[in-house]
Amino acid sequence: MGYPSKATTAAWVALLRAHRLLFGQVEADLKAAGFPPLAWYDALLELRRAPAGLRAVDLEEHMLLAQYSISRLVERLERAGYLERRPDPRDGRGRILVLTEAGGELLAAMWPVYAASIRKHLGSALTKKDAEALAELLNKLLHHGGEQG
Amino acid sequence: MGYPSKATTAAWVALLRAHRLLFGQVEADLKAAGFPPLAWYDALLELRRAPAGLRAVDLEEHMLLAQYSISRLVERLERAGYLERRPDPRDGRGRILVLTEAGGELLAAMWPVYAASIRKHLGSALTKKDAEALAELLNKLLHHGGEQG
DNA sequence: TTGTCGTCAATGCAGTTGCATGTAACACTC
DNA sequence: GAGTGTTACATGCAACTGCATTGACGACAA
Repeated sequence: MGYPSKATTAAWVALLRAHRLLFGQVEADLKAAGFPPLAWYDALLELRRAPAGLRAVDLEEHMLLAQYSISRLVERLERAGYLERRPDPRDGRGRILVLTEAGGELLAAMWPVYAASIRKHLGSALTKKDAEALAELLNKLLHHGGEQG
Repeated sequence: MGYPSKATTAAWVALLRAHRLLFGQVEADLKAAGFPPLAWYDALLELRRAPAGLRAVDLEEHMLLAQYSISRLVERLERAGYLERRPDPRDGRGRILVLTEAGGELLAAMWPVYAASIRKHLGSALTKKDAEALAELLNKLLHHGGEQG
């Protein structure tokens, strides 16, 4: 087990710090506008991409969250009226999660605020080339990590 | 308020996902080895860098955490014996946080596991050049964001 | 059809967080 | 040195999280 290079460690520390800072800022912007947290947006967005609905287990995969986190997030979203939880006719264990109209409206209402926040905190710090390079590097991590390397 | 470019949005989404994946993996590695969470390591590391001790408020700044988060993190670290909380002779409100011997030993014990995890999940996915580029881009975000841009 | 095992989801409980507020001490003015 | 405001840290409470377990169903073999 060798040690990571200085460069690797620096990248890791920067990832932790940048995420903590930016995530906090974006969440604060959403909250200041009276909106629920980012996770709600993410979940509803996934549902909008799947008009026929998604099973909880699929949502779990997309969001990289633990099973019980999804279960409770879905519970809150349902209570708030942003999604419906239907029995899965194909599998008695599963639930089909479907975006409601109110959920779609929430997405539409949140996006301008969310977008402005992304632009403010990231967009204004990076050139287009920077942003592309950053996305590519992070995606390398994701694809590698997905395979447990 | 314009909207962020596609590239900016892609970078943001990748940041969220990469962080969630890698952070989860590294925390899991630490836990599997019987160690406390990353935040404990970070806090103790900051203290080791300041042999004369740090005030809680300084730790707050370094770690980008909310005041009450620090307060409770410090409480747990003290209960576990990894730091001491001394009155500040200069300021009756403040506390000076000092790493104990046990705290130093914990850092030493955790590092090999932590380092191996960083290497495994990041190091093996990126070339040296990649890692350097990633760190630089993320640090751009940090410095920009620190100024609330 | 019964038994065994794997999968999908929910939940009790203990620990943790966020928010709002509380307490104490410093700083500055008059 | 009393009044006003600010800073450092702690904490009650409600909400949230992680862990372990449960419950319900499906799949597959004998």
